[in-house]
Amino acid sequence: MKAPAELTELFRSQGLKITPQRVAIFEALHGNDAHPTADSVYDTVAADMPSISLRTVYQTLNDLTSMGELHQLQFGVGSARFDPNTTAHHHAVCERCGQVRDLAVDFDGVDMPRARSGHLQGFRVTATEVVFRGLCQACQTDSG
Amino acid sequence: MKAPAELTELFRSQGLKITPQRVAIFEALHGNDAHPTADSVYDTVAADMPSISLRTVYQTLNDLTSMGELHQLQFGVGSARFDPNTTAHHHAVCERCGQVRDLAVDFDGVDMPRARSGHLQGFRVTATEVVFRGLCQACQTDSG
DNA sequence: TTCCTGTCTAACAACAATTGCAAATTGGGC
DNA sequence: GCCCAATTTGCAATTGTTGTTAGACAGGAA
Repeated sequence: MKAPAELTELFRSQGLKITPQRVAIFEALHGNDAHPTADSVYDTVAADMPSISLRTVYQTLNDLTSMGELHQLQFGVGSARFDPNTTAHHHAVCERCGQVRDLAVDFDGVDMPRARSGHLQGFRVTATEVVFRGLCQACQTDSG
Repeated sequence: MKAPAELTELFRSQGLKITPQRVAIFEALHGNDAHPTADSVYDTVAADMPSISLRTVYQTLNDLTSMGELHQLQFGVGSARFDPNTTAHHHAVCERCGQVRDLAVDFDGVDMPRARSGHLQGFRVTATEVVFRGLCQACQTDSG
């Protein structure tokens, strides 16, 4: 995701308005690697701007997603998570606490999307997602 | 997933009852590689047993899932999908029509879960899922 | 600065997927 | 066939998200 100032520019260049709500959301996301849900973004922003509505947060997150500035992730449990890191990487999801950790994308030099492309039989791949499920270190010792 | 007869045995051995509803659901799933949703399983079963409730379908799908006979998949759009194929494989999801195709799991001999395990820093991986997103052959020609 | 217009926000209703609950029903050991 | 715990049903509740709309506001023009 671009920095708040650049996003401001981007929005303006598309004829969209710069509102305090949007700026607050840009700032809450910038450099955030916690893979927040819409609700936790709302909590963060609402701390300083209690009048903001969850609806506005969803709206802006969706706008950013369709501009490609944000990736929406869905790990099958709970709500959608948003990831400002749009570079290629994958995720490790803790089944116990729900924490999501970023992982480097390099699997010993194997280019995932193209690997065994023969098996994709005519399917045109535009994105590849890898999710590792298991237990984070804290939860291993916790539950052991 | 085991065959209906074996599932009957399995359920019975766990003190669970064999009801016509359950048997019908076993049969609807057996050999089904369409990755059906709860609702489409319901439709299938309800064709022959109109009195069955969607609630019962959910219940049984969840039971089968917690016995490990079924895998629940969530591709981030629409409802959960259920997969009676519990052997290692991954999925190609068409972004346009929603169709899900099974893919062989072998990526040129790379053992995904262990690859670059150094990057998983203490995270204990129990399952690895790979999702390829894109367009199936039909949708490529359709939209072109 | 002020006005104007189209966009945005907030509040609330609607919605889809799934689960909780309680009452009625039923499988299967006796 | 009886009985009881397990199951099914129907419906309400819940969760996460989106639709709607009236009023508020950003930002260009005068």
